[in-house]
Amino acid sequence: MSPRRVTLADVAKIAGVSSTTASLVLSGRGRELRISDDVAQRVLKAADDLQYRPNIVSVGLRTGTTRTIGFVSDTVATSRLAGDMIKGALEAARARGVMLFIGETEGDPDLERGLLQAMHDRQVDGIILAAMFTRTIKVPKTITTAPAVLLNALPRQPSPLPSVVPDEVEAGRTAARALLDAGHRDGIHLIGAGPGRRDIPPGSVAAVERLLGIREELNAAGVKIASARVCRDWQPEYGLAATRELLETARPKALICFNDRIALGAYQVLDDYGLKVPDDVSVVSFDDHPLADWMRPKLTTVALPHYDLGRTAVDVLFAEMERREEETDHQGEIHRVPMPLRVRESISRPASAGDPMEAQHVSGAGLRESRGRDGR
Amino acid sequence: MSPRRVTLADVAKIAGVSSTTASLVLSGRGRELRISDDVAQRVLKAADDLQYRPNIVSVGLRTGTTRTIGFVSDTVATSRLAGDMIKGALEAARARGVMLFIGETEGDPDLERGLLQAMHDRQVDGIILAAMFTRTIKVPKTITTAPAVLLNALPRQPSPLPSVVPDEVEAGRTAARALLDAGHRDGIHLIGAGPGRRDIPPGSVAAVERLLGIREELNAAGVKIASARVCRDWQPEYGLAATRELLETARPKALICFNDRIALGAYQVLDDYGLKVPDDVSVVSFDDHPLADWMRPKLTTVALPHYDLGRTAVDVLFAEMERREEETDHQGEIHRVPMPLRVRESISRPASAGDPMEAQHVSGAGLRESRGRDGR
DNA sequence: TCGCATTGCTAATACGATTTAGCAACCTGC
DNA sequence: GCAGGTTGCTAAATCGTATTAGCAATGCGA
Repeated sequence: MSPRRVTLADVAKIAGVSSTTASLVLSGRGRELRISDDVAQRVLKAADDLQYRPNIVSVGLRTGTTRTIGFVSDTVATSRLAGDMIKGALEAARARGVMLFIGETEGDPDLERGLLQAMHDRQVDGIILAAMFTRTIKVPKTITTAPAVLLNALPRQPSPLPSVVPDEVEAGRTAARALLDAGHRDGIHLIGAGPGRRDIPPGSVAAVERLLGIREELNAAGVKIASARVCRDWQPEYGLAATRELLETARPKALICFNDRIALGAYQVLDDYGLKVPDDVSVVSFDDHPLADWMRPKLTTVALPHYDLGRTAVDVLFAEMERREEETDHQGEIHRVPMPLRVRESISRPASAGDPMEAQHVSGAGLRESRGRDGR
Repeated sequence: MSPRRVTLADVAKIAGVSSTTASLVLSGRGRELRISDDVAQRVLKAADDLQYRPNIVSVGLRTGTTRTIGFVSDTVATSRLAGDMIKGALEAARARGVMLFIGETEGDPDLERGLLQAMHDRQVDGIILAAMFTRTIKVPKTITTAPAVLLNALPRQPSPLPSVVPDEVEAGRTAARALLDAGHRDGIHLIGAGPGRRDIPPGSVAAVERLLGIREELNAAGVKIASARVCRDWQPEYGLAATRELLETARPKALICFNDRIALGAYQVLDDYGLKVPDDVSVVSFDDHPLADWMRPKLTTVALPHYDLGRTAVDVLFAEMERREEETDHQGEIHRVPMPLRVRESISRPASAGDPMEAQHVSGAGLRESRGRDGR
């Protein structure tokens, strides 16, 4: 490191006082320790003239507080959405004068252990253990060394660590309500999970909770799920296959797709069958992937609140650091972050509703398929 | 921080030696400073039994080396591609026992200054200054305090800092060659930039270089660019508009789209005009956005090497740290990282090539458009 | 005048590690 | 026996800061 930094000793020398006095003034304890205003002014001026900035490493060694947080995630190379979670955490951290270490486990427990150790060796003030896709995780034993928060994850076993997760149950309700509000009362099909509570891709927290919310909301309205299909992975090709299978037996009026990529696949098959979105079939989905805005018609979807998740995690971690010495045997609180509905163009009144709607939907083109020579 | 960490003093006490001796043994200098094997073994055993790990903050204060790197980016909330850059950097850093601080400037110079200061206050060993979209940047004066590297960016003014960027010129050549190799000799149109050197979106480094490579390769093959259109922003709607404008005056045989989102827009318009990809019009693009694999037919594209960019930046930063005391007036080296061609399904021989091709392309459907009531 | 309280600062210590100078004991050669 | 060299460790200093105990000077009241 060069050139040499200005130190507290430099400031003290210029101000003509001891390092102790300079430290007391600059840490705001001058008055408390009865340093005169004259001396205080001299110190403040010297520090300003020299552009003195404390060495955080030194402060950290002395105080045990480094103004850093560790952010350990299963992966950082994922969609734009997940980047928003890091962004939210970064901005909340910056607002509190704290920096973020970042590490990626790729789901490997050994890697996770190593990262946690590396962060503890650097005396992080706290740790955020994040999952880019909402899931349950095994809380590592070593994480209790410092305050910690689970982000987008729930603990598999009872744990004192607080969790911050999207409110997926309410999101399920929101998606169902969007269709109900448009007048849909039948012909509502699920693509991705359901109809039963256990008809979900293995280990998918989001599936369980979205399905729960959907079922509750439709049930409360006295509306039945016409059918549902599980997609074992929520990628476009699975949505496409499930929707094709559906269309072989039924003509849906509305689809609730369990995420936007599944909805993309559904759009493709609906077009194959000459069905128009949203005139013939309304579609609502989840996540608000950037894709949703590129599809035609643009997709109405319940957005994952990644940015707010990240921010909330930092806030909860700070609350945890402030209460650290109390109630270490309690069960960690779960903070649920709301998921807003992003209204676009993929929902209209049911085609059999009767009243012609002029403004409720805009006829548009979805993402186009080029028809090949074989007629597909 | 609780419970109390094991310290070197604890190890020394158990081993029955001074802290100095324990330190010399554990840092590998025991033999050099003539510590006996017997004593060394006692120290090593005690350290192992106690699971001693050095406090990096303490080591950092003494040595000026914290085993941390600062990664300052204009944004982290962007596509999956850019996450791969962080991922690459993380993995290279981990391989060297180094951790990454991350910070986001959002293009704000004040924010950037604050982040650099925060990282210097924490005594980072070096800094990577990254741009998520390749561009030229103004190198902040304060960054020279520690070793630094520009990632995915070039300095606006002469600077001693090395740069790591994708090899966009060669990528342009690769894209052009992909069409030439498929037999295309005419009817090649550019969507996004060109035809002249200066026909580019303002400030776009990638445009300049891709265009340069395309022009070189086509020129070397004696092939003319049939036409070109600038898109001021490389989003789907701009690709759509430019391609539609093209189709009002010409029937292209091949398109070089300057990125995948533009290609998505082009696909949509080609379908509107009843043109098949790749039977009627081959398409090649850049970036390898995940979208490329979802489009139908799947898009052949020259991939941004984000992962390798990130790794290379860490490698170059380490080289820079090792040579730090020499040649500080030199011009920073530019490291160009190759961009691989991802061959998929969007290129075939020109329709007028004569020989029927059976296996060169698979007829498939692109991302479909749902036609609305108004006939669009 | 003396004892006590207050004021305004400073020296010393601590944090946990690394680095350097130095010392006691031993050995070898003259 | 003595001088010089080697061995094998240790005490002290250092890094830069925060914290605590304490001291000299002053003022006030009995």
